[in-house]
Amino acid sequence: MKTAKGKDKVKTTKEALKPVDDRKVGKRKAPAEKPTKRETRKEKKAKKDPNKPKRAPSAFFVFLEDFRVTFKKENPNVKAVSAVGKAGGQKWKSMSQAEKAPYEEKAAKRKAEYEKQMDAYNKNLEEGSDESEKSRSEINDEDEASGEEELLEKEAAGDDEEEEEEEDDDDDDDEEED
DNA sequence: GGTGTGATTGTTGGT
DNA sequence: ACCAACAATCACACC
Repeated sequence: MKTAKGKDKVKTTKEALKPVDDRKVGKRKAPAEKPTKRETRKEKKAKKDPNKPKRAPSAFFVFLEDFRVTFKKENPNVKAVSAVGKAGGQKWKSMSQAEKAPYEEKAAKRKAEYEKQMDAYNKNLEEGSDESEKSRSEINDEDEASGEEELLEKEAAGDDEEEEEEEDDDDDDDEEED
């Protein structure tokens, strides 16, 4: 709920917006001409499926979530999302797969949940086709809430010996630079 | 007031 | 098999 907008306000002072040279936020884009190649996929979003689960964040996004905080910490002035995106993307490519591994793992778990939600979503559509969608919806909601498997936290106990020893050898290669 | 947009990459779903 | 759309984010610009 972003209802706490009362305090944020962020000082409408321009200084807050143009902290660095990243203030591209000012110029969104050419007013004319069609937007990006996807012509604002928002159009598709118009479908607004209430039950449609959002796509699971990829490893990059998982990393971004963490990167956002770090980035903002070091660059509290930079509020531009593009700045984080660029920096994040750059660093992402700079990271070795071994470093991305933990993010991918997390993303994999997220994906598992997504798949599960998708299953329920598909089922909903299929069952929803029927006229008993109403009662079905209620039952499904409860079932989904109670049928929450905690297999995802199987190793929440805290296994420390999971080091995978990467690039221990001289062979650090990682990914081809550039 | 509200919503779209900008930028990143990865992933998935649809055709 | 390929392509397109979408996932988060945040403040602003446009309507």
